[in-house]
Amino acid sequence: MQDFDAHAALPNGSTARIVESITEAIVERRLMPGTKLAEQKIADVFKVSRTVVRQALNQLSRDRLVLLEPARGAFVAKPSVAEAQQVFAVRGILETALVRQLAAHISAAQISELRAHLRAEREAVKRTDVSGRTRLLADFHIVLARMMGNQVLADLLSDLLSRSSLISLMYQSTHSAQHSQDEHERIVDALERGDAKAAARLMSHHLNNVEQNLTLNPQDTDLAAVLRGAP
Amino acid sequence: MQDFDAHAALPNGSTARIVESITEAIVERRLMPGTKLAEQKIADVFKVSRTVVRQALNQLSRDRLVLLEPARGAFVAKPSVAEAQQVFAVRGILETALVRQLAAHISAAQISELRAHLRAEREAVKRTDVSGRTRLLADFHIVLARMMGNQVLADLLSDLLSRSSLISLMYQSTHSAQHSQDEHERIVDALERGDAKAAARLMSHHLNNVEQNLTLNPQDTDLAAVLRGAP
DNA sequence: TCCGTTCAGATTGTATACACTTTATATCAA
DNA sequence: TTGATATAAAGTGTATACAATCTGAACGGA
Repeated sequence: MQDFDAHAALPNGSTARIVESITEAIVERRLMPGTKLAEQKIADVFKVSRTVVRQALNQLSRDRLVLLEPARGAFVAKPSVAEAQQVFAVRGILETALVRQLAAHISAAQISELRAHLRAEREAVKRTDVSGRTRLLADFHIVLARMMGNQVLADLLSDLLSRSSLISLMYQSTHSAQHSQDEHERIVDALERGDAKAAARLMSHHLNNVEQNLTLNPQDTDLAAVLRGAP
Repeated sequence: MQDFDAHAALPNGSTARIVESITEAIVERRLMPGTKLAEQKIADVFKVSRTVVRQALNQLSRDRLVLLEPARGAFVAKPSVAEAQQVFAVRGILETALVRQLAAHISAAQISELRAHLRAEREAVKRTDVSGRTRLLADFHIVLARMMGNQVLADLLSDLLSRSSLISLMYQSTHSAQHSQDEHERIVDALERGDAKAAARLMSHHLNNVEQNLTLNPQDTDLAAVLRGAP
């Protein structure tokens, strides 16, 4: 429902549709990292010419969801461990500042909106709607960003969140949805109390928890080590 | 010397060249905000086809340096007052956190590099090399970002800085280059002392000063008010 | 004079065509 | 069987062609 690509410029609909479809497919892990995205095949699927597909792939590469290798083609990105850590570091900076400022200015109506969102999260977690809950848990952060009334910040965080989605499906997160949901609840509690410090601390811990529960095992990506370990 | 577009993806050189040229022209204010960028004319200048030019314009629109209006064409962006404030707000968040963390980890070699940069700034200011000093004063912030060793952060700040350049040339900055340069010196002093708090405070004030000295007069952009005021 | 309409020129959006690079297969020598 | 080389198929990079849309000036009526 929420478009991840909130700053989607104002392209001609055709290319926007393709960008959205591919983004969705990646985030819902129907397209695995490393998968080749051949222009002609995509063009056939959407019944358009390669021209339009190329525009879409270019946009996706700017979002870092696909990697464009010159003369070789487009592939679903495989964010490195280092990149994953950097993305979470930047999110930590932005989102702690975000909730810290938000705690001071937030309105009753906005608290209500957040509570409604939390309700939706709870229900999705309860009925183990994997696809829905993943999206809702990510959208929580976007809703917060939008509440700041800073479009630039919201756009930046949208980008970082799609990248985070790709990262957490690549490095099989073991952080339970239930746990994330609980942490979201507590962040909203702090916002409602106007407790900026607590909100910032809770957000920081939340992001750390998510990051720590990724299986960021550098040795696993080191082929030599893998082979030495399983002869 | 520094490319503003540090995350330039890995395009085929042709389009990258055009992106860089146009970015440079905008930042050096040879292309004023609102100027139309006709595809065929640009194609003629660079001796390529419109296909390549369109790719370049698409990239520039993602950087928010040009605005793409469907079926109408590409124009040099005219960032609104609200957007200007939002960009500076995000820079404030990112850059204060940046120097705060940097103060703890910075090495002697990095301090030397910053000192060398400050020397270059001073000389450019002294000999009133407008184009050079503008670039050096912006690069100072990029150098800091690079030192964090966080490429994601550095790329984000690169984008925000090109947008800032566009903003400060649109809203005629009255903040003297000399004043900015002084503030840079004091930030490095704080970093050298390892004084994180001071570094963050100085950076915050620096950005506030730059922003406050923009002629962000909302009423000036309201045509009716302008006409009523000068009958 | 002012305003809306019409039509030609110019410009963008998309499709197609072609050259060049990469990739995969087949062939042959060791 | 292994490894290297040649060749064909497939795919990308760029240019060109054509359709759709916009811009602006000429025109005509109020």
